[in-house]
Amino acid sequence: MLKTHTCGELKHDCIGQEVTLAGWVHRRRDHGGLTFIDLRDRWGLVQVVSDPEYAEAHEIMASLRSEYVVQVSGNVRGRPDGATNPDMASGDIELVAKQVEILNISKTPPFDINKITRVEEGLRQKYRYLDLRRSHMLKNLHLRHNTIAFIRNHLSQSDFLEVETPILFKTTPEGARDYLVPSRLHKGKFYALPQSPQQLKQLLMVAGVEKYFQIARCFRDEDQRGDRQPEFTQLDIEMSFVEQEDVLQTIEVMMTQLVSNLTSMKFQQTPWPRFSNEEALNRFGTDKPDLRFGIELQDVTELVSKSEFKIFSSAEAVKGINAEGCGTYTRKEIDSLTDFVKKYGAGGLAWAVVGEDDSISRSSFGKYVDVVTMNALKKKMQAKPGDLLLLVASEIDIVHDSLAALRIKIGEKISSYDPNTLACCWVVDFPLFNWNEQENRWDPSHHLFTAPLTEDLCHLKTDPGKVRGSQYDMVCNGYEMAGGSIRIHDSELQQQIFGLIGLEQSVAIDRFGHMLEAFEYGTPPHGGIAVGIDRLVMLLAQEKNIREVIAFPKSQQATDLMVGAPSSADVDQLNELHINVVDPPDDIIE
RNA sequence: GGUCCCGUGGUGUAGCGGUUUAACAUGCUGCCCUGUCAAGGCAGAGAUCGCGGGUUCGAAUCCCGUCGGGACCGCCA
Repeated sequence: MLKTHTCGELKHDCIGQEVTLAGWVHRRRDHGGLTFIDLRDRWGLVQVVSDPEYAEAHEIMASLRSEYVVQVSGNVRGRPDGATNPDMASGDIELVAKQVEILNISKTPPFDINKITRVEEGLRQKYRYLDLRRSHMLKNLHLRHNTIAFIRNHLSQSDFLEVETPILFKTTPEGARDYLVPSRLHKGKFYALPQSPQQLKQLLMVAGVEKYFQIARCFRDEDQRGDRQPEFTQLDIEMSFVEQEDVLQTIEVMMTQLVSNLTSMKFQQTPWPRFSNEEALNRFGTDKPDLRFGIELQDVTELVSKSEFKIFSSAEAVKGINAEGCGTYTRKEIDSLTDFVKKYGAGGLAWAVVGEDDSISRSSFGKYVDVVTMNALKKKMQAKPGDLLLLVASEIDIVHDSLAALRIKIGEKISSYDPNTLACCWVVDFPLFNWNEQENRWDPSHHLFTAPLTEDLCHLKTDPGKVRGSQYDMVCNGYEMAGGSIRIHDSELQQQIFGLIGLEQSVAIDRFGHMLEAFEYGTPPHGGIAVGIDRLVMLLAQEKNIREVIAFPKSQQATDLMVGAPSSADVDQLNELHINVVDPPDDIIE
């Protein structure tokens, strides 16, 4: 080893020892006759001081620059009185440089590594290896490691078996778009990268593994968001002989221990509250409510149904939220909220301000709605003087989408919530199917293998829309953090579901024949869940984008700015893969 | 597929039709400096304002296009 100690372990009790450190020049302070550098490695910072007595070392110290890689040997000593630094973990000691060797020099970095400054995202991604040197990124990598290590340890101790599943898998047109991998040996055929190990973990249950987990990389070729990358990591879990409650408990127990062991964050409520999908939609407009905000949607459809105001009376649903204390908003501010809800398909935003005398002082619809109705509206929405009522009238889905988003926007402004809060909940009882207008058929709302709730089985033939699945989502601070279900383990029921969603027998066998066949060989009842590791670590790190907790993330255009991927392939490679590129880019390699 | 925001020395920003020879901070280079820790002082280098076109007597500034980054809708659990 080129070092005897790390910068992080050098403490007061090392005084007097002869040590060798190695790392990067974090910062230098050159006083001419005396030079200080802060030497950085993964574990910390140590001040190195030059002593003119060691002339050679003294000279080299003066020539050091930011991010040079150096090895320093010398004596650890206590700092003189008045020269200690209480902000530094090793602030009461320093290393006297007897011998300094420059292991590697560095160009001036393209951005400051030793300061917390905002740097343009593209630059950070291009020089990710430098970005990762910055303390908060290192901290995030560390937290991610600790999170995964905790999970592995916890589940292993609970008798789960970690099993790896293939990355080269089979395309399944259902769900998200697949990443395809052309086959060299099989002309015109393709593997697909797994969107999740869903089928494989179920087959592991057929195999008798009973308790499985995997830290699994998943791939989905869809457009990016702050909480979505084309490749991401799931904690994938599957268990046999369990009921929904067992899965929920497994996760809730693990998460509770994880959070208390690794962070100083606190759950807003324990045990986690549970909502049916229906209740979540009614109260918050979404199946992933951010419970840090107390605001709830109020249904006033009935109340305004007889109103002169056509927009209200003719709408499928009219709901609103009370933006408490926002009565001071200017017309311009309210207009910008109107533009905001229009993104979600709302035609507009109806609003009313409650004045100091408890009457409506300003409103977009006051002249169309009588006083009695207006008072009922105020009462229903628990409006006080100074409040701003915001209503959307439209189709129910649009009302929910737009108000759910508006609720967050207003909540962030008016709520004071502790950033250390984790507001987790379970959302359960999702409908098993959604009616697909275009295709005129039922679509699975989760995935094909979700078991119907036993008590709803009777509706399967008569009214599929009424059937709820044994499906559950874990939601935290408004992010869908985990989702899973109890699966169908019966070949016959599975085929019935395939039929309902319009999957022809031949197609079903071609795509899922292996599942149906497997289910004929003694399949245990089973179910599971998958936790989004990137999102989880993002919340624990209190970051707003999962890029911050992924070492080498993709840009919003799904490119890697550091290595320049995707890139053209050379013609020989393409020929071998039986691929002929239509309209090839200019830089295709001949 | 769509909407919006950003692009000015290495970095982060200001300037938003003419006293701009493009400013400030930081970084960088050199010199001075023995107790600093965002060290300090002095001096200096460094940008044809992402790219292309247009409007104008005149464009970093206005318009169109394009490229790159980001936020969001659609998409995606």
